[in-house]
Order: sequence, then C-alpha cells, then structure tokens
Amino acid sequence: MLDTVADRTPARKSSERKSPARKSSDERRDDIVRATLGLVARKGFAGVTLREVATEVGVVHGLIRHYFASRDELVAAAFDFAVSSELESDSALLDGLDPLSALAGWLAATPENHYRVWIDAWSEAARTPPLAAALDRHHRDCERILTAVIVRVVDAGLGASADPAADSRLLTAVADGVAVQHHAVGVIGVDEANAIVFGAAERQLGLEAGALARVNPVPARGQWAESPAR
Amino acid sequence: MLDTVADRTPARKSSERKSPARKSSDERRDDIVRATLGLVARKGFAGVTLREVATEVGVVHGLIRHYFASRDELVAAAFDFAVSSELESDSALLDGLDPLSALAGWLAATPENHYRVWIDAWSEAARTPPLAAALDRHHRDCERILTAVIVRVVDAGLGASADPAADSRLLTAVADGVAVQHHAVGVIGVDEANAIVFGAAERQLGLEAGALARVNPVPARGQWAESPAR
DNA sequence: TCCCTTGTTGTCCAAATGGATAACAACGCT
DNA sequence: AGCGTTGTTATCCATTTGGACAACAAGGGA
Repeated sequence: MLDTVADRTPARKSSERKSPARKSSDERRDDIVRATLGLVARKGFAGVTLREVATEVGVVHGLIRHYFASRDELVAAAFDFAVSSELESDSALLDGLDPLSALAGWLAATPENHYRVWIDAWSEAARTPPLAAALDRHHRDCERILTAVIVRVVDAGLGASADPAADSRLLTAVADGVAVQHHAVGVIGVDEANAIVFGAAERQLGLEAGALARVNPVPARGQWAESPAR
Repeated sequence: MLDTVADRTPARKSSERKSPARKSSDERRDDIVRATLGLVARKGFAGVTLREVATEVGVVHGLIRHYFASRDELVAAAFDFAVSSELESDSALLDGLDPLSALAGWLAATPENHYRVWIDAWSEAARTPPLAAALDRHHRDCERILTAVIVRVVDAGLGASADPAADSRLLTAVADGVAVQHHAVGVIGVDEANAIVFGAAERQLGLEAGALARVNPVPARGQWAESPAR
C-alpha cells in the first residue's frame, strides 16, 4: 500500500559544501532552546515545529534530533529554561531594592512575550503533565518570592499583613488576572494594568494610596534573552 | 513525484447502505458546533481536527465542509456559540436572585471545561483575530454584568462602591487569576478559590466578612450542554 | 410520479510534520 | 598522520490533516 518511491539511494554529491559553522554542543543546544522559546511565545506550544525552530537557528531540522530525542523533550527543555532562567535572576534583583521598590517592581506589568508563554502554558498544562509540573513549581516560586517581599515591607514598618502567604496568593491572582486583561484580551493598557495591581496591593497591605505608583516602576520579572544572531 | 495511487475511479458499490440518519440542517450544525466546543475544552483550539469532530458526531469528516467552509470558520462558530449561549442565560439567571446571592453566584468558581475554553482562548486570541474580537466582546460583557450586580448591591444599601465599573474590573481580574490557580495550575481547590474571591469582594465592597460565603453558593456562570447522544 | 434540492458518504490529493538514517566533515587525541 | 568521536547535512518515510469532488440517497414540491 505504501512504498511510493522507487529510488532510495542517498545520491551523495560529496564535493562543495558550505561552511557548516560547527558549534560547541552547549552553544548549539542553547540556541535551539532560545529559538524554541521565542517560537512558543509567538505560535504557542502546539504551534512549534521542528522545521521552524531549525530555520530560525539556521540549521537543518534533522539536527535537532541530535540534541533532543523528541519534539516533546524539546519544548519541555524550553519551558524548563524559561522557568529557571527567570527565577534565578528575579529573586536576586529584588533583594537589591528597598521593600517598596521591590514590591512595585515585582507587581509591575511584565513584558509581552513573557506572559504569552505563561498563558500558553496554562492552557497546555492540562494536556502535558511535565509542563503541569513545571508550571506548579514556577507558580509556587512566584508566590514565595512575593511573600518574602511582603514580609520585608511589613518588617520595615511600611505596611501590615495578617497572613503574608495569603496576601501573596491574592495579589498573584490579581497580577495574573490583570495580565490577562492586558496581554490577552487587550481591554486595558500598561498604565491601567499597573494602577489596578498597585491599588490592590496598597489596599491589601495598608499602604497609603499611591505609595507604589510613586516609586519608579522598574519591572523586575524576568525575560529570557533572544538569541543574538543567526 | 507524487501520484501514489493508480486507481482513481470512485468504485461505487451503490447497493447496501447503512441508514444515513439524515438530520435537519440546524440539528446537524448544532451537533457539530457542540462537539467542536467539547473538543476545544479537551484538546485546545489548535488541537481540534475535522476528523475528530466528525467521529464524535458520528459522520464523515467531509460532511463538516457542508456546514462550515473551513476549519477556522468552524472553531470561530464554536467559540461564538460558547460566548453567546453563556451570556444569554447568565444575565437572566442572576436577575432572579437577591443582590448578594447574585454576586456570590457570579463570583463562584465556574465549571472546569468552561474555564478550559477561556484559558485556551486567551492564548489563541493573539494568533486568531476573530477569536480576539469575540474574546473582547465576551470580556466586556462579563465586566458589565458584574458591574450591574455591584450596583444592585450598593442600591440595596448592602455595600459601597465609589466606582462600580472599576471594582468590577478588579474583581473580574481576581476571579480570572484565581481560576487560573484553580483550574490550570491546580495549586488551590474550589473552596479556597471561592474563599479568596469572596474575601476580595467583601473587602472591596465593604461587606461584612463572610457575607458572601454564607449565601448558598450557586455557581451561575454558564455551561453549554454536551451533545446528548451519538 | 418526476425531478430538484440537499444531506451524506467514499475516496483522493497536496502539504506539512516528526522521525529515521546514511553520508560526510570538522575536531581532538595519540 | 591516522583515527575515532560527534556535529551536520540531505534525504527518505509514514502519518495526519484540511480540503476537493463525484456519486448517491432521502425528501419535498409540482
């Protein structure tokens, strides 16, 4: 029924070959992961194809198999990279700021493709257990980081919180919900998004109104670097 | 290079045919849309295939073309159906309740496959303009409904709101964010989800703590009916 | 009863995709 | 220099998917 093609010999032509630009294993692997992550942001998890990733990296799609056993393993690695590269830097960055700046920085609207990936992850997690596990991990990390910041605010006598963990959970929900309205639905802009989240935090933690909006808002939640060149 | 098959004659066998169960155009169309919507909830927008929809309805995949010009048109119709069938019933349902019950009913956690569709829509909207339009419409409808409920609460002297529309927007964000934590990430259960949303609403509208949890929580946000049989 | 509309089925097709594999070419080692 | 390791390419393959089309069969008017 099958076996459509008669000729199966590879038909090698052996001679002139363009410079293969051989890279070290780690470099190439990193390129692939970054390209995959960028593609996830644009096309969604279900939309990434090996060929498209390969094209973006500038190699043949077969090469990806040399680094990742399957497409699933590739996207899993990409998501893992997003999760870890993000938390690795964010927590450290916030520690260098005063409590209120840290709080404002954490709650400020995050870059577009950052949230694109997370929103996609929310919808894919239901069908991809490893992704669900990574998502769970990441979410708990986020809540923990925010809890720590809240504790710092309280300890500095700037605000009050009867249950920092609960407040963290609530404010995380607000931030996510607002991010949806901003990035996915598009009914509000950056300024309004920040205003809503800041207002909720000020009210919840007993800060004076506008306290968070006043500290210059330096968004702190991470961003992976795009691959520099092709 | 192609043209694998030699025999192209349809090879009709004309005789014994199983009962085609011919349906009226509207019925069949409805079946297809419902099946599609269920499939979207399980596999995501990108995951629905014409063949799978057809199998679920019990017909051949070619038939779907008879009702929808393309796959895109099909999923658009499915999403439109979800949006409209939902808002059509919800608003009316809430009008029959006292203000506090209506508020609690609206904010209570919604069924699983309901939110699955919306979370998927959030991620797909970026790539599918018509879906983005429908999502925008739906989101505004939701905010408007909640605003009306808040106004009823205020008018009844049960709570206060300086800006019902703003409070509606905030509480919608909380509900969405909590729904993500509950349905997508799975870090909290139904009870905790409701507790967070109710608490936020009580605080925001100046209700006494526990006022919303006490009214029996009848989730009011809609659910499309699954196709009854095959 | 004849016929025309339309719901319905089989079947085919072109494209895309994930995966497999043989050939090959840099590179490091001794 | 010789050689094994491994990064890399070029194909090939099986499968799936959306779409196209011709045949056919129920109805429903006239």
